[in-house]
Amino acid sequence: MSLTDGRRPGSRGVAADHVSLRRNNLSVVLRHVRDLGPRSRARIAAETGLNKATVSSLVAELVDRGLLREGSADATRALGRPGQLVELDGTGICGVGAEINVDYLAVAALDLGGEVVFEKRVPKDIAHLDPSTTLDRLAALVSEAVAAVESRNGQLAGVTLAVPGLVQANTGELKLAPNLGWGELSVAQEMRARLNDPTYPLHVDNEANLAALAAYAELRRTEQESPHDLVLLTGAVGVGGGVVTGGHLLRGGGGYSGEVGHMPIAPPGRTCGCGRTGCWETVVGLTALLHKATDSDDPVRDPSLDVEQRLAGITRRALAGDKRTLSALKDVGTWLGIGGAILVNILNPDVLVLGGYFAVLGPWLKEPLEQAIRDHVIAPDGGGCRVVRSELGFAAAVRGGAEISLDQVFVDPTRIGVAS
Amino acid sequence: MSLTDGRRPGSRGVAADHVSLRRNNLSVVLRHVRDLGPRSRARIAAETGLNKATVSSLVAELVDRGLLREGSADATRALGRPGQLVELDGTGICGVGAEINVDYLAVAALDLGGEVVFEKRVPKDIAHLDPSTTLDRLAALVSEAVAAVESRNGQLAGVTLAVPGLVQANTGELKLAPNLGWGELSVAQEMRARLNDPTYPLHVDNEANLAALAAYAELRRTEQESPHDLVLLTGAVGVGGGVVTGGHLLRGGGGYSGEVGHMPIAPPGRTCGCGRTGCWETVVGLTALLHKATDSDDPVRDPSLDVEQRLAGITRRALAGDKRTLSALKDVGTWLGIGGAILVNILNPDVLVLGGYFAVLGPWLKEPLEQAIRDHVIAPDGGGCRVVRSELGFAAAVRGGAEISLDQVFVDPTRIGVAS
DNA sequence: TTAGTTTGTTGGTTCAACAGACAAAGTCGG
DNA sequence: CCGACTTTGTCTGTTGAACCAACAAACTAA
Repeated sequence: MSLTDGRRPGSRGVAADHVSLRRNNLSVVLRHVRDLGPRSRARIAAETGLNKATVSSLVAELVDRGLLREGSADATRALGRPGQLVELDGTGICGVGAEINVDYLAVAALDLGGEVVFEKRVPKDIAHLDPSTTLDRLAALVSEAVAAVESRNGQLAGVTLAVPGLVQANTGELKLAPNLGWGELSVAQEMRARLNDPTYPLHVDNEANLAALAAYAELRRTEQESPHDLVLLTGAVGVGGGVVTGGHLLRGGGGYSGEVGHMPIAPPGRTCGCGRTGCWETVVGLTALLHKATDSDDPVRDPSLDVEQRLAGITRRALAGDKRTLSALKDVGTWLGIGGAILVNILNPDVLVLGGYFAVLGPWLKEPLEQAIRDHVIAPDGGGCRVVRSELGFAAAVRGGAEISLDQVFVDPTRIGVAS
Repeated sequence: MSLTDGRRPGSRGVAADHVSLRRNNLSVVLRHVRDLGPRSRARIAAETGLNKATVSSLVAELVDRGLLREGSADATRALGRPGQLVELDGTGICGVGAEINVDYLAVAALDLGGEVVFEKRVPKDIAHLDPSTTLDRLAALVSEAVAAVESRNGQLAGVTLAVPGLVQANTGELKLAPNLGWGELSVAQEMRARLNDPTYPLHVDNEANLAALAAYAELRRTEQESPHDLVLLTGAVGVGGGVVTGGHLLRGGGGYSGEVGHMPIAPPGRTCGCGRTGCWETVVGLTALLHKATDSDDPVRDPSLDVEQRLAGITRRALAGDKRTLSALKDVGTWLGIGGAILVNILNPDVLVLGGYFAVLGPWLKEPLEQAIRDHVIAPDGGGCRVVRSELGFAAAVRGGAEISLDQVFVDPTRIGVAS
């Protein structure tokens, strides 16, 4: 029970005063209720190690700020005076996530409890559109979401944009997005201009990173024990990876981590979007699957149609037992497992989450994938790594963007103003 | 400037009280002096944001505990009253690291300032010795180091053992060490018994993890800006990897991270120590190099001789321009780069450190390695990743073991008793 | 009805950081 | 050499947040 527990010995840490002490404990109580559900003040005190009186004071402040609310009396306990349940009051505060991808734009707004307040996806062939027009459209979508939040009298915690490319999250600058055909571009600056210098925080991050965060948040909600380490693989035209360790995104020194799609492990064959050959995504990307499973005039290859509809076509054929489709899926699944085994050997995650089209076609990919992991991971039983399909599908990155904005509120609840 | 800055939004965090507040600030001041060198109280206050009076109080307590000492007057400043320099008082507290490897046992003791107090390495063909005898020998070595620390009236912060295999750091249990030929074994328990249930903390960790930590500590000392993310590759009979992010070891869910030696990326050829083919270490491990560069009766292949002497033989031949040796080195360097590129694509480290035999033969490996990274990493200029040779050679893991024990003191200075 | 149990609040205490005043110890200009 | 100025480090009192103990409230069980 100490501030320094869990502190990284290498990082120098930050001087603390009474204000930060209070902030820390507000955060502890708020996240305790988020993760473990409604409970009485006395129980929070017992579970966190804080004093009963302190918890009462902290809860009062969090209620004032609109982050917690008093619920019904606790009916479960038998003996003694029943406690007043305290629960998350999510409705007032919202986070917004938006996404640019190869064949669609999307936006979502979540409230503090993770409920979807607004969601929209627009199929669009972005690779054949210029960046400026695309950003105009995206800004319009974001404005819609912000308006939806404001119409509910919600406070906006922040907006985060997901881009499938090399992004420096701290500056919001895009370095390279091969599958969009975009080069260096200050996405954050461009979007701020289009949104008239908004007062809320606006951030930009890698699409797979945000999808990984969304998967992590989902598991935190649905399972009692949240995983320590998680890897997400998101399959689209390109293949992205996101790594969460101890609830924290692994970003790397320059912010360019998780570029698993370009691991040089495939035999030289088709040229990758980045111009190289041998990249992993040339054998597991959506394009690779389509080339293996279909002819060039097949409508499921048409990028102007919605991905989900195109994938539904593949699913139909697989369900019908089409030999060529099944063989292509098995092939992709095995390659997915070889790259997956590399990741598991390096990172030893508790969970490997399949996102994007990998999730949609998971029923056929999972078995060869798991076999390859068992075969190629040195740790017995794949190091205990579970493979799961993401429930969020192509909405993962926008959810993650909303989630990361909301996370700031949980880290520092004093960001949200007191109702005077 | 807050306790919550740098906190991971996912991890629930820990309730804080006055004691932990104090502990946090003691740690901040101590690490500030360690990382930035001797300085006056007023300067510490200005740089950390703490109040002058608070810093005086914190420094007084740290001096009482024998962690800091008052130095000479600050001669550099021109105007005003000169400050009294406060500096790290490392001499009293020591950490011990010990290592089992395929062809040697080693031990080292460092004081708080990172100075080597005791160091010893014993060449030994461990793979042909049974675990029990090996642990007996290691315990004897550790006892020597502990005795050396005690003879200097030093306090022992802890002992950490390095093992080249799958180790669960929290329990100290070894799951598998293919290159030693060891299976499941509670190394921590076995060693505690052999050391008569010592009162100091005894931990066990993966050899490459500790080597990575040592490299990180070394860079923190020698460079003004310590790297955020670091990957170390240690070449011996096997190949290990260690990852440090933000001063923190990446351990993975089960503690089995960094097993880069078994990434399935090589063409099927020689069988790996783990029984598979296609493992990376079958093309970059020491054995692979020796097979490429030498005949089977060559004395540099004799595992009963000291590795460093055997490597000196290779170095001589390379310096003399021996074609076969140079070609083997180039080959290994290129394969090293292909695996390195995978790691850089996934993790985007600021620094890639070559340890073990990779460091010794670095002059010949570095160029093809860097070329392969430039070729295969998607981020421009390899994501800004520098490749450096470790200065610590085969002593890296023992240094890291000592270092990790000492780190606990920096995280919580109240562990070290007050001189009443 | 009474004893026992648990909850949440209240008033007072403790502890650590902070703020401002101040003596100490130096520089600089005349 | 002296006074003005600057900086350091300590001292005194204040503030704020967590803690502790006592207690009323609300309920169960016998």
